[in-house]
Amino acid sequence: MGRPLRPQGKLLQEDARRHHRSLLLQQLFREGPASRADLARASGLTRVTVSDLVGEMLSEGFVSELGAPAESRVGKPPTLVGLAADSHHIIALDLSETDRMSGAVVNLAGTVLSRHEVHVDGAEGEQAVELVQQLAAELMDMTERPVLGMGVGSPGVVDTAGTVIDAPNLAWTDTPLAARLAEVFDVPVFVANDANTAVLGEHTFGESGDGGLMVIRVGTGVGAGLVLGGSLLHGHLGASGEIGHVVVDPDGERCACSRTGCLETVLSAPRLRRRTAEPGVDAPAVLTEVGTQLGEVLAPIVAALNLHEIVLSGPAELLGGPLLDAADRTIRERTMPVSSAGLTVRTSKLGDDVVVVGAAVLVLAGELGVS
Amino acid sequence: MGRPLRPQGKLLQEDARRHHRSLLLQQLFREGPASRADLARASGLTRVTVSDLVGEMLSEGFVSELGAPAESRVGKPPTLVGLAADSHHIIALDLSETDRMSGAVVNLAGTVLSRHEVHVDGAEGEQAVELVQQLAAELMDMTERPVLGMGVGSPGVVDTAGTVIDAPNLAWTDTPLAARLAEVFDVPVFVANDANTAVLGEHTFGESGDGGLMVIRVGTGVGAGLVLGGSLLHGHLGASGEIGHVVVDPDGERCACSRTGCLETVLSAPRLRRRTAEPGVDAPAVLTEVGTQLGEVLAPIVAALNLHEIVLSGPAELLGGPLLDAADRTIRERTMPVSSAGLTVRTSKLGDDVVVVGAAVLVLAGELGVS
DNA sequence: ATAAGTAAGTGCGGTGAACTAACTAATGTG
DNA sequence: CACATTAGTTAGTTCACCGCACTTACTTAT
Repeated sequence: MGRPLRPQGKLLQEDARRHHRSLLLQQLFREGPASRADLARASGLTRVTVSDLVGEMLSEGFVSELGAPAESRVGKPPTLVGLAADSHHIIALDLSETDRMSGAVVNLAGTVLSRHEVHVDGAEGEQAVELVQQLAAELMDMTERPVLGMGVGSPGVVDTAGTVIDAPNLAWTDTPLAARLAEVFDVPVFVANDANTAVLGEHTFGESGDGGLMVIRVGTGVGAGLVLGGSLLHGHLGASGEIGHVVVDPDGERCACSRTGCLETVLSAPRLRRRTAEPGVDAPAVLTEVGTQLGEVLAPIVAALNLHEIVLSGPAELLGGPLLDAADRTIRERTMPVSSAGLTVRTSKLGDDVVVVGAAVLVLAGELGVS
Repeated sequence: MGRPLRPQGKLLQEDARRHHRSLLLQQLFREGPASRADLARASGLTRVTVSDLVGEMLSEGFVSELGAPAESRVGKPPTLVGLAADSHHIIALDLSETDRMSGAVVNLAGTVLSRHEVHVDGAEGEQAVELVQQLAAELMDMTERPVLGMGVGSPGVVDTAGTVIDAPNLAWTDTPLAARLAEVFDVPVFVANDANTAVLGEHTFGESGDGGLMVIRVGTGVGAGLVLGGSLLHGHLGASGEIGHVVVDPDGERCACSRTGCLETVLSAPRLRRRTAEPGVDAPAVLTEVGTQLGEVLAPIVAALNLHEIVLSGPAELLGGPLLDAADRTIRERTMPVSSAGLTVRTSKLGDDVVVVGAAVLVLAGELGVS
């Protein structure tokens, strides 16, 4: 995916320069416009170097000069420079929903500019790849700006090179999706698991802090993504976050995976809808029960990782109330204060866009070092 | 701890050079002696640069020339250079045991050269700090070589600066242990939680692979350390790995922490000894039961992190047999194959030295970038 | 109105660490 | 014995950053 990786851990001056550019972009991205002098102070680089780097980025269009600020102080007034959010656009795709593939044109600030979607209609394997290409092509046509890259949140297990190792729903095994798309569109392509892009989206745009973050996506199934120490956790074989089939109740229902009582047998969206809609059922009680079970799964993870935030993403009407409360309570009951004191459990504010926005973050991080 | 950190993320040429030095040292450390030309090929640097770096390290004593290898091929025979394991020594301390503090002089290859220990005898607070200083001083006297640094595995929660936030056994709260020792001995000092140093020791010297590694230490209590993506996980507030007080059985025994059925109420070493020694008790059955409970705690963690290896460290006669088997089995029963396929569960081969050797790794990593 | 002070941003020469090119040295092979 | 091959060195180049000194453009004090 993206550029050819430099071999080994060799560090060139060029790398240092890219790193410093990222530092400045990151600052502009997170804190908004600033003068060159401000950037120098924030980065520790000299004003000279910052001027040079800013000049380079101006000529590439990534930043633009915004003139002097309104208030005035002593000395020469600064020239503010800011991220030129629409200098380049990003094509972001969300393949996680069962019935459709959706995508968006996103700018550098993470704002969704236009959307598009195609129906899956049972497409599988090669057909599904072609459908992705079609969706991507239509989105490419929706922007006039140069495209920085393409980010994809795909279901299933995805390796770091952007090859989908296994995605049952789309019947993909060892499908080099990033390579296929890069070949067709000739832009850097980044592919990751949908829960992983979701956690990136939440991490970058979801008002989350700096500690460990876990996003739990509840849809047809249950998946999770983790950001630890500021970067995405991939896991030994790229299968981190696969908590949907952790057994929560050995005496529970039979699961499609042949085990009994997997988390997914109680927590998936369709399953929750069915149970809470049954006549004569105490819906809050059901949600509390499921939330407790979720909390039991999460407690050991919270304790082991000393997480800062857990975010539930999915149908808010199911996840937001008693379920969230019960999960939160259970985690605190089952771990020490030192583990749970710094923990927040909440629902996502980004809604259905988490995956698509996270896919854009994949590109921002990969190409500009911003996130 | 160690050196003053450079401000911000600024990357100087100097940093690049240190990085490249580490690259070469790392290669020699892991693969043994090699010629300059070999190092150049392995690192991607040019022979010229490697020669220069090697020359520098020769003059500092970290590496030494070993002459030509036995077999001969075409061309000028290479001069092998190798890590000079005894050019510098490391003082490594293990404060995790309740009754004593132990320490060792360790060389750069991780070999324990001499040991020493002092009895705690109920020392607490400032007294305990002085005891650590005394132990360290005695170890400093046991080596003639320059001391690269001091590494300490301490019980309790330790922050990245080497301040012990909270260690009930020694009655330490916000005790700046690293700073205190650095002041007295004027060498770089690194302090980390004992479970964290243990996982570093295991990671570097325990024949473990490259994926995520978790070491579970069973002693008076239960703690864990995690290495993910090659580096130690600290957690939001430095409290990662605190799994001893995860509740495994809400109807279980009351724990000192005021909760009921914490993992420590069934898994601590004294507790296991007592239960298995009771007359008329089926010891293997007890161990299997506890192993199963441990497996239940670990399953969600394995699934979430896609770990590569779990290592149990502690009394082998208790942990090695039925307990390990039951934990292994339970994890596999309760997670998907994609999570558990790449997983190995085993006991540590480093025995009681894990913590002390890990403390040495702390110094190696901090000072030489080697691990 | 003029001078002094302050902060922003820019040429210019210097430095350190890596690079390329071209060498010498020491061996095996045809 | 010439020649290819590999190791290691010397000499000179490139690149990114730094410090210093400068200009520019503003506010504040006299």
